[in-house]
Amino acid sequence: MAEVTGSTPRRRATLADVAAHAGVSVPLVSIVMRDVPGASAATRERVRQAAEELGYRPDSRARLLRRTRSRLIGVAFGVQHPFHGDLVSGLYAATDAADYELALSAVTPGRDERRAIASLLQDRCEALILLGPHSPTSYLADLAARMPVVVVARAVRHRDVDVVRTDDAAGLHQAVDHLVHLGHTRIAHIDGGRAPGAAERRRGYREALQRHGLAAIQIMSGGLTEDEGAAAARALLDTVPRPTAVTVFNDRCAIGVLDVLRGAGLYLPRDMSVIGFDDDRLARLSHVALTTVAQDTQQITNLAVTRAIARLDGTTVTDRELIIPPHLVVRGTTAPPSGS
Amino acid sequence: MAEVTGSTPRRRATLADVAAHAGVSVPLVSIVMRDVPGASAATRERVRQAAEELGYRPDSRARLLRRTRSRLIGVAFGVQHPFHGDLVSGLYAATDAADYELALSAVTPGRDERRAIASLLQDRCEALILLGPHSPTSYLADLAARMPVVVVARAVRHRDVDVVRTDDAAGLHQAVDHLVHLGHTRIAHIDGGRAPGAAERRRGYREALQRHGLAAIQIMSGGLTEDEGAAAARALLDTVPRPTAVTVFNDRCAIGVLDVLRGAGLYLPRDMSVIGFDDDRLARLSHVALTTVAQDTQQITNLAVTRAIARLDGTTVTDRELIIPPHLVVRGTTAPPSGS
DNA sequence: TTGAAAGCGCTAACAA
DNA sequence: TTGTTAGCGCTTTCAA
Repeated sequence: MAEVTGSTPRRRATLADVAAHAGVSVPLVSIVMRDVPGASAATRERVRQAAEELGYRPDSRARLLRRTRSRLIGVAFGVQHPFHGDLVSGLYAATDAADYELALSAVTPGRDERRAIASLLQDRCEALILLGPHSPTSYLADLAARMPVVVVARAVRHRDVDVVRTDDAAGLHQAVDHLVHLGHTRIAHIDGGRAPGAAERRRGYREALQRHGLAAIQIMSGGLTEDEGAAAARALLDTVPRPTAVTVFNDRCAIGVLDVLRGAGLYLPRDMSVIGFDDDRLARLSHVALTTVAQDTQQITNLAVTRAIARLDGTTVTDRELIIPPHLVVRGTTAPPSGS
Repeated sequence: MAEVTGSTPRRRATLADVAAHAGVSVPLVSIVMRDVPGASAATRERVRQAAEELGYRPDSRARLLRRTRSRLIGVAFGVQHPFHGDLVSGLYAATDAADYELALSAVTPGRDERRAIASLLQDRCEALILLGPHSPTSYLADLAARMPVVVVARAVRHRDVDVVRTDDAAGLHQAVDHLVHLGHTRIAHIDGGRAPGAAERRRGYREALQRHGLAAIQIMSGGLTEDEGAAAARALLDTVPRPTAVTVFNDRCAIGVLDVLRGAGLYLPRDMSVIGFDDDRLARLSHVALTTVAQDTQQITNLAVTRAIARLDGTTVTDRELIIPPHLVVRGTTAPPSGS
């Protein structure tokens, strides 16, 4: 806290400054600052003191330049996407524990994925963790040829690219099982088009219905946003016979669905059961209370980091794709159908 | 795209490699890669070619280490906060235009603001832009003594700390004006407690009512979340005489208000007008259509970056605090009172 | 345990 | 226009 501000020039203190101030050599200060063996307790104390007095802070650029290993993992994430926020939190925790650093690069409306990744490459990241990337597989494969690449929350079919993702199909199996158990037989699905995971969720829905011997498969075009959910819900209302339950691609979309259904005078969950996916902050709100499929973000982020590090260490891994089971969170938008 | 993978060792190509390959000196390659004057067109072409063939990428660490200026601006943001996402997008655009780079550091549940800032300092950022920071003014002042610090979306009273924020009071003036113009005379305000901006918004509400000669000032305890808004709305319904309009601290809180009012059988906006603040993604949804006060994120981010750079350039600035006027976005939750 | 010397990849200052 | 020399702040030899 106490930093020299008066006499000292505004320039940051360097190792050399600390060394001079403590009356030792530069490498010795380096040893102390890194907490590695090779200095006596007395020296350690003296150097610590000097560093404190000068307000010394290591220069990570220089450090990284000199070290062979950067111990830096690059993360590209969508700044608009609330779920990515949760993942980033988990990634920080996981890298901390493993003594690695994280470099963040955001994908924004004006900054595409390639730019985000390019900046990570310039920063000498040793491995890349990409959250729900949209880049073509060929591009990801090019990257993976040069360095470990772990894709999170998207399926990628390429032998060099590691994948950690939720078992989307299993999530829909759980959702449908829950509905069937409540007594529903006419269950629709509002899908996410070409969004990551949408195909798997669609498949899970279809399989689960078939498994229960339900023939009335009804997949409606939806999307990722509330407005797309609202549009899908309007179409749903016109369906004859009207389903008594619906699984929705994600929570945001489900919010739009809920709103239109309520606006149309339906009393929920009596008149219609709705299940989302993601366990968004929004889903948890008491007045929304959306039943949803929760992804295990902690597990996902831990495995993503572990996998990246394993690749860096040259550990041979057998399963390129790590598929994490989700779990159903039952709240207030599901109930037996009104007829039963 | 075409990278040498076979004969070349997996080590990244350096300037020296490119220089050797092109048959020129290292600094010349540096000149070409940086696109600065000092090389003939022919050489430029040859160097470019060599760099391409070797898949050369500049090492930003080394670059930053050597340069006196890092041209790096550090940003600390809350990864959970949707509004920060918008701001980060804007900051990228603004730094791009000014030929600076952004270093991102997230504040997460497990990583506090001090850690986030510490990592930015290690990265040799020249200036700091802090989004809605929670640190005490004393800490911000300590930082500001060492480098330019621009605080966004929070008021900080210290001569060394620059501030860019929305004119919260003006936002409420606009909201109240709109309601009065529609014919409302009983207007309540649901406040945000001690959240950043809440005091200013409360003040704006009070001033505006007084300006219109309306005596019935009614400030109700609310908060930042939907649930707190819902609670406040229940209290509002019990008020006698019941107001015909309400301004709410922010959009999230307003969403909770809307939900309770509708649930109580009120028909909106006929029975009650509601105005939020922030122009959240949620407010824009066609089925919510919340009339709200929008913050000018583009202006805010541009000014934050401009100000940081001005400080770095040593330009003398007169106004430490930049207060940006918001603007009212009229949507579907406001209408004349039902009696009129 | 300590210090001297070298060099990570790059850019800045200067000389040719 | 081009090359030479030096050095950013740090870590890594290696020798004392």
